[in-house]
Amino acid sequence: MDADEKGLRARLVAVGVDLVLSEGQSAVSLREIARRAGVSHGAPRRYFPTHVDLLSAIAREGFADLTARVEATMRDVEADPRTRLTALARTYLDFAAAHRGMFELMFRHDLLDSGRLRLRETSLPLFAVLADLVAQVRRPTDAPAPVLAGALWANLHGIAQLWAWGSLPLATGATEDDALLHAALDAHLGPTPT
Amino acid sequence: MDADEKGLRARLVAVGVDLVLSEGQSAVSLREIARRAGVSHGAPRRYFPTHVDLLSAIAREGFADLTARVEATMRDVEADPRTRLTALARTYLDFAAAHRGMFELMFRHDLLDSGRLRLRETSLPLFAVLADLVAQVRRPTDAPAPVLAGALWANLHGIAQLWAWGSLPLATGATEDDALLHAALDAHLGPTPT
DNA sequence: AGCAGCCGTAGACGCTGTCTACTCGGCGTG
DNA sequence: CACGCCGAGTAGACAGCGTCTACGGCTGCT
Repeated sequence: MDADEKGLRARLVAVGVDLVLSEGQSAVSLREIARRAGVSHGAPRRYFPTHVDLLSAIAREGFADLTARVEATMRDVEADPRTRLTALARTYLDFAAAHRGMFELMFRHDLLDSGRLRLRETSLPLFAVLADLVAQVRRPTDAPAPVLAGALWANLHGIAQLWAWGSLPLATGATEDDALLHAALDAHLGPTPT
Repeated sequence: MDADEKGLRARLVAVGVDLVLSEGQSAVSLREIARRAGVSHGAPRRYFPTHVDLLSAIAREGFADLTARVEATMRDVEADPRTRLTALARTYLDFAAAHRGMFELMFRHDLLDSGRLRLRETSLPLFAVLADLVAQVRRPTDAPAPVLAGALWANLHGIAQLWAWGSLPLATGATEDDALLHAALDAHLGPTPT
């Protein structure tokens, strides 16, 4: 009464999310999803005219998940903006690490139709949270707030990316993301106030 | 007497490089490369047992190209380390922008066999150049040199990535990479000494 | 001259996404 | 009540892909 009542469309997306989480982005084929959903290979076409549409819907779910986690973090961590920012950054990196396949899919713009499904609009509020926090800790000599936020985001994203690629450990030999995370935060926002 | 004398292996790689540069990563199929090289679809198999092997060889060429550009930059720009570092960063971002498809392929670890072809070893010298320069401008209160270099690299890489994705303009509304580039450099290395 | 080994050909297999023709079932209408 | 329609899912086809295998032909060595 669960899987049956949800409607095929929602079921397909759910199966796709499971699949991308467990097997990675390359495993998410229309036919495999149809198979796991127990329908014929042509069935998804009624709801998702093309593969890209289905992948976009799955990625959307990913952005929603990430947004929810970030909002939860913001709810839980009631402290000075710098601490909240650190928590946000960690949530971002944790998400990338724990849901590697989904994270990968979310930023594979070649696989997604960012226009049609307003995928970008889904990720914008997320950036807004970051930008807001950044504006609060910005020092007068720093770059303008949006640029500063963009640069910090890029840094976090780059860390997630390179860490997923597995090349940073080899290069820096550090305790990994934690060292880099704090280096990035300190660099962009100034040293942690002890 | 040019294309004919190079041997099929080199020709396949060259065709693949052209293809990834002009059409993007997804266009680089074994069969398409074989077609453009004027051989049968099974021919590449003799030199590249699997698709991944061919892609790795192509990516290797990309790393070689990037390395050459960075070295050229280091040769041309004889100045203080900070200026050299800025030039290096710009070379990195310019490469990513000008050779988007190749850049994408180079960091698609899922498509590459980084072990077999010593792909990672090819990119390590590049990081060494960065790390060396970073060590020269590092201030005592900064993170250890390798971490600092890693964080900076991640930042550059993230900028390239997000810029390629097309989401940063929308978010920051800035003149783009230039603002972010300088924000990143200033953040990690301190304000430009003007 | 004859033989061996490399190099490329050609066809098959199962997989993919996409398209199209169809069937089945429930609904509203005459 | 019966009819027809229409949405939803089925099933088969097609071209493309990567991979595998059996085959031919050319080269150069003995």
